[in-house]
Amino acid sequence: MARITKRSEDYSRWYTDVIMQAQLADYAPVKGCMVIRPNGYAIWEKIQRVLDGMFKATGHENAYFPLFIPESFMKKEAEHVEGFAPECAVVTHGGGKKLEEPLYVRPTSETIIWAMYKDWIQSYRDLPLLINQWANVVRWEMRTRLFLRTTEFLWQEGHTAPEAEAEEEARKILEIYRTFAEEYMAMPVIPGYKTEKEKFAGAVRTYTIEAMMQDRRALQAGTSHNLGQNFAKAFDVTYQDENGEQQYVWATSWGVSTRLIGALIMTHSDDQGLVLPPKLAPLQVVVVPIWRGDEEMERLKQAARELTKGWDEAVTFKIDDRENYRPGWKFNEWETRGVPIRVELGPRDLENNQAVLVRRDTGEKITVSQEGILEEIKKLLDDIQRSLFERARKYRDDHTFVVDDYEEFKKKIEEPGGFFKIHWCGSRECEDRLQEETKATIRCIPFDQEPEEGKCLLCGKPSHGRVVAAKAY
RNA sequence: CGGGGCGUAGCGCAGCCCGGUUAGCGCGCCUGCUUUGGGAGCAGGAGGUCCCGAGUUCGAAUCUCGGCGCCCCGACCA
Repeated sequence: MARITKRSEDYSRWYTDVIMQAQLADYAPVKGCMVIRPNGYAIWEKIQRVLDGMFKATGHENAYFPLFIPESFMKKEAEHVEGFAPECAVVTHGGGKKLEEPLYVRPTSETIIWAMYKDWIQSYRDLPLLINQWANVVRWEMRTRLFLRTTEFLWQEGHTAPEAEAEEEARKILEIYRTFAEEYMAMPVIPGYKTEKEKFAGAVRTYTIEAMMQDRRALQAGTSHNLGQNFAKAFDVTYQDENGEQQYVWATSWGVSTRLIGALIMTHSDDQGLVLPPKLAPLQVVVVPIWRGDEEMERLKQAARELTKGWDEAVTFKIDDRENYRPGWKFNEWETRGVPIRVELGPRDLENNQAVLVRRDTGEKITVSQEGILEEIKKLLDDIQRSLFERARKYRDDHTFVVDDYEEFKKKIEEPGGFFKIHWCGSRECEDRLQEETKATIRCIPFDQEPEEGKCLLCGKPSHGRVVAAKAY
């Protein structure tokens, strides 16, 4: 098996190597596209299961809308089409004939969904309409990267018409994303809202969770938009309220994608390969029996089966009793695949009625008695989940700087890089200039922003609180 | 779209400048034996449109021209 490039040597090669070695994905024969392999797809399925449960628990239902969107639909919302048209794939032929109207392959589904909502919503009694769909979308990106940005990707997109103002719904979803990122992915995030420049095409306001990767760049991990009445107006979706008045419907849309898998990789993995948080690891525990000779082999295989009796309900595990690989080889393989805990069981352990637990995140080996081993494993999984989060949070905090001097900012954004809390006057001019001169962008205006008087880092005009700036993916 | 790199066995590469045996090496794969507490050893074996096309030549992986594809770095973006 090939080795993984060290992070310090070449971060982006490291990232690709981790994915290849763990067999999460592979490059497809189509430029910019990837094949998500079973190991990677299993992570996506876990992500789906958890998020889907959270959406349903807040009253959302799943549905499915078409892949193709008539060109005229795309053009109904001005900002929206301007934002997305350049990156759309368009179908011009079908059945061997030129189509009368080109069909866009969905880059996102607002337009076709709101075209339907027009028919489905007439009265306030039809609200709220809370729909989510799990789907693939296509965006013709210039430069792609496995999981982080591919031409086609998988995601969920929620499209809701709340009873009134969409603000509460948009914020509620962002809170779901934050909870998911922190509690399941063990990835600390900064929730906040986007600047005018960075917000979604067609939105009134865009909310985001921003995470820091190990190369200290920011990654937008999820977004939720308050669309106001923009799409309702574009698609003429109105309802009659309790007073008999016609009103435009309020809207939200929100999504997370397979990009989360990229975020997971870049938050926790190390030079040995993938590191997964237990709550999202498709395989949480691997048991490797160790033997010498045929007679011992049978004994150890049997012992491994007995040891794991009753584990099924508590953890997902596997006994690796392949005879054609030696223990050391297996240790390495499961490490590159990110399995949180390895259990080693050899003749010496049998004699002492014990087993050895090895945690993936630290490499620490812990000898435990076979009695109560399952409890130990459960505790250890919790501990790994927690300490991955703590480690990531410490890393982020250690690379978050409060800066008031532009020259210092320019220097530090290059080395070491990170999140920068800066004062900003709120003008588009300064935001553009910041990006032009430093490649950094304003990632978000955090919810927990503290009121603080200061001067814009760029122009010196008054500012009343700090925003987060960073180089981003 | 600009800059850089690369296309030779499943993977990673050498060979190419300076054309000439049967195109080689490592890993992996198959068979057998010995092994098995951190990527095993020995023996035997299978596997190739040398990215594609044209040209030069007695002869092209190698030289010339044209094309295609991929990766990395920048401008657009979840």
